[in-house]
Amino acid sequence: MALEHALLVALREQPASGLDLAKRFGRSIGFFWSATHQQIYKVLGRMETDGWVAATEVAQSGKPDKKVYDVTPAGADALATWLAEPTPTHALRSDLAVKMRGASFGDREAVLDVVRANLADHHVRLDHYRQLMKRDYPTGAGGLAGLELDQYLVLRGGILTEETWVAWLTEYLEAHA
Amino acid sequence: MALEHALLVALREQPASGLDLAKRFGRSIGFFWSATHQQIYKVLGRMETDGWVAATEVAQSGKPDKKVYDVTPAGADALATWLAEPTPTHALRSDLAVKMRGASFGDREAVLDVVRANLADHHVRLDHYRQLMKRDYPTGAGGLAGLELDQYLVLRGGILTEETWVAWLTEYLEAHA
DNA sequence: TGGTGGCTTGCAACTCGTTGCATAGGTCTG
DNA sequence: CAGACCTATGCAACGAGTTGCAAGCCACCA
Repeated sequence: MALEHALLVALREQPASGLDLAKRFGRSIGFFWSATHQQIYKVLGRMETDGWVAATEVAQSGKPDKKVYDVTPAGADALATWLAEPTPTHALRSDLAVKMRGASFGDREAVLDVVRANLADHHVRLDHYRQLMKRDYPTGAGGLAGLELDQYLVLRGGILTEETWVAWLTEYLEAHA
Repeated sequence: MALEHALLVALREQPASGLDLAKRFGRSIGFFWSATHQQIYKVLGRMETDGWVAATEVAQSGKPDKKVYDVTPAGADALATWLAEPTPTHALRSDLAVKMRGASFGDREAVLDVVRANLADHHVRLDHYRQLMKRDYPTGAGGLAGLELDQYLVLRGGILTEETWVAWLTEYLEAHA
């Protein structure tokens, strides 16, 4: 399972509370990996039991206290071990692909509407990624290294992925025009 | 959930037994949607209880009998209803993306090896898809319609997706060369 | 005849993730 | 002060998917 390790990566980048992480997963990171706060709390609890992360109570002005988690040496070891393991290559698992393939068993025009709605979604995401790219890397990848370079490259992956979705869904709609 | 509906689409294309479906999901369809035979049997059983599919015992020569499932009118209705529903757009959920982003917290060269292995995988899949394309649609999309056109377009999606993976991972490796 | 191996169906236990709800502290406003 | 709303943490129940195993049927071969 990878949510544990996704959280370790996020916490190594910046220690945070459960809700902070949920917000981050709902924003920049969340386009690549989504998780609800319930799931995050559950996993953080298990990781704390396992000694992978440690929490500090932090008082806030005007808000309830929060527990800020940081990665322990044991957690860093576990992350390093996982990073070096091979990962299987998964299939698409896309509901939309199933609908596109099965469109002739239902209302074709309704499926095309579903495709159009998803295409609009992917356009929004693509725009969002491109804005992030312009804001955070206005000069391109030149001179980047280490964590910054990796963050840039993953954002590049998001852009390539969204461009592919846009191209595919557009091709589908045009073929059925 | 979509495995039920993926099975309905597969059975509308061609009635089949549980193991037949598992084989299909391990081959052409399976590059877009994977499922083990255990999961398929479980879902088929539930769908039979719900009256979405009906089974016929079929004797085979030299092999045990098998239960061939076909979609009932109620199942066809359920499929048509689902096809017209909007589907949320999901995030990537890629272990590999997490590893690429977190590479600086572990052994960078080990992560690059993982990326290389996945890149090789995606090359294999891409070749496989292109062979399917050449075999099944030697003249391109011209003249296709209905189910055949949809099958062609989903295969196109597989090719576009794999090309994107190849491009992305290649870019990652070159940036870290 | 007995063993091996493939095909077919299935159960059981477990993990992962989602959904809905609960609790508690704090601010703001009527 | 009461009520609405936000932040923050968490529990419980459920559904989906994976892994490991079992069992019956059949063919083939020593």
